[in-house]
Amino acid sequence: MRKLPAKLASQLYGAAELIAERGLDGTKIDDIAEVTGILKATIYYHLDGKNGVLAFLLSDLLDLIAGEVGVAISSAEDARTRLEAAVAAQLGVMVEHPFLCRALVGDLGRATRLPELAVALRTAFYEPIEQLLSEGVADGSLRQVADPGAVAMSVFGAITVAGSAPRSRDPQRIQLRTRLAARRRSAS
Amino acid sequence: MRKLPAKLASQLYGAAELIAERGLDGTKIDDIAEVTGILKATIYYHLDGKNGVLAFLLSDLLDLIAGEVGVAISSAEDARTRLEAAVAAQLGVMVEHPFLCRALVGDLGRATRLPELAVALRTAFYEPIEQLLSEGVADGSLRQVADPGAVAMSVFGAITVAGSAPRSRDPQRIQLRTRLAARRRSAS
DNA sequence: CCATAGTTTGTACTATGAGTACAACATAGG
DNA sequence: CCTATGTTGTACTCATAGTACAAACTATGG
Repeated sequence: MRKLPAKLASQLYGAAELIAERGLDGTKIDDIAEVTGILKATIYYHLDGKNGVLAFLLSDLLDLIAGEVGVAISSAEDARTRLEAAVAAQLGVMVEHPFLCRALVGDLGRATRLPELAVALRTAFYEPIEQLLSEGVADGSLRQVADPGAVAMSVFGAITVAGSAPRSRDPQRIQLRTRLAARRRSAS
Repeated sequence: MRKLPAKLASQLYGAAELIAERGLDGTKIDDIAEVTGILKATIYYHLDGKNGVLAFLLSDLLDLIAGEVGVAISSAEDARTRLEAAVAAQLGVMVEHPFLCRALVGDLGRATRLPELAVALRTAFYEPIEQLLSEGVADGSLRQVADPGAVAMSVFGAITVAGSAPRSRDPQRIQLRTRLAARRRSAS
């Protein structure tokens, strides 16, 4: 199931817009077959149904993000700067793949319920952020927060929801820069 | 469809956990009937199917949030302070209703595709934030941002995703305070 | 106390769409 | 040329969302 031939893979991307628009459940497997030009039987030969289609598309997206983030955080800058770079990388990939991004946000519950995607989400989003948060405390470039996990989730939410906005201007032309939120949480 | 009797309404809330856990599509209408103790036929008598159930539950949540936010933003403080209060109010309601919050986030795509919910989301989340953002520029308590809509979406994403985290500690005992993100976006 | 409108129940039904089965066909690599 | 692997088409099954409807129940105002 993992070694989907390149041709089919590229055809499958044709389903992203459909899924983004209608949600996975509003999208019939026959529609996917029709719009991608892949026969239903072929889809089922390679993938595990609709969930498999979603998992395939989003795995790819998340791998891409994980890669870009990996590059962004491996510079020699201080943690705060790298954190900004990581977020910019995440946002950048989302903006370049608006349909996949919207599919992810719109079916986030389902995505997190698919084990492969849950792991990929952690790798691409949560782990690097939490990592940098703690490095930032160590090198003094970021202040300590009470609940780094919650901060990482907030950042993830902010990026994905904002990144999935329908965009009027040409996405290629928008350069995004972020100044990072200081977000504190205290228990009483 | 709008005047659901109080007893049924309260029973229906019993379905929130199920929907939060499995997503609306992983939840059979017969399961909802069973767990709430309402007969399927009765559900269909009042509501428009599964979507109707979700719409009812989330409408209630969003109305509650809209109310709390309304209180929070009507003080005499400067816009920045009221913005913090508004976000705290949104987060507070989410934390008090973890299942509904998770249902919302997990089925966000579907929620935004239901017209009533799309409107309620705007009213409870986007509009007050955008409003305060612009008032903050006017009274000098907040700096201008290039795309207030995107900021509002980021805030929404951060709140809902963070608010829907499974929480180990007793939610009642967690006091949340936020210092607001300065988030800038520039077009090249 | 009755009539009536609105609500609830139970059951049996239809319709849709996900997923399966499978046989025939295609194609590439050894 | 033989065999693995992949592709096609078609014809199923099966689960479940939603509908139909008649009978029973309930509240309310006349």
